[in-house]
Amino acid sequence: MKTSARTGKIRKILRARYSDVRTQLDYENPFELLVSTILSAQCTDKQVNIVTKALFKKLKTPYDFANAPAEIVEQLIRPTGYFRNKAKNIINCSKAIIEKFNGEVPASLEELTGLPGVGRKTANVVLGAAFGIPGIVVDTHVARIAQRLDFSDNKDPVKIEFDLMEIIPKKEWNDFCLHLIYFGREICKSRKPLCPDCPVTKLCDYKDKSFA
DNA sequence: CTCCCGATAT
DNA sequence: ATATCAGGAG
Repeated sequence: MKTSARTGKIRKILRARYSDVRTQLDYENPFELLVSTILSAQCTDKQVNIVTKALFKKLKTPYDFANAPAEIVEQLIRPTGYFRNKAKNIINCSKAIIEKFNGEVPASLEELTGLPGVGRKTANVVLGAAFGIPGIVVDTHVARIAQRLDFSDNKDPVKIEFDLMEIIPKKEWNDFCLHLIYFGREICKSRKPLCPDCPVTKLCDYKDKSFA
């Protein structure tokens, strides 16, 4: 099971293949990153970036969002899906940031997850990219690949997060998750994983034999 | 567990 | 037609 040597080999291969990883979300400041990450739920980063380009021209600060009518925000973010929930969360989130944190995005996991619409995944993305604070980001790709590569037996994202925290050095938490995400988009895809092209296939027991 | 939900790939 | 995309709340 989680042999440390095998984990090290996989980390090294992915690190070499995906050098210089970074979030694909476009943002100018921590608040924009927070909004973009909320919008990224069940949506591609590409689609989020299309929407936020126009969105952030009209609404920039927590004060702008807190005072904006829900219908306006809904229309601006509609193409990302879940637009009613997301609009409500972003507006309430903005109000909370103003009231509790003087208009500044807080830089701790506890404070971030206390905001409406912000779970551990979103919080860890913001902590890592905006504040340089290490965190394991368990999104759909990380959860899927953690199981395929046998990094975790759990299906619960929070348990996967803690399993990975034990296996991966803290300094590499953020980059490691980004490596898995890049890897998940390119090779270890949910639907049709490209096992024949996979750089870590020899270290992996998961084999998808249904590729066309 | 269900609900939220549009855009794109297969 | 169905599955999936940097999930979170009730």
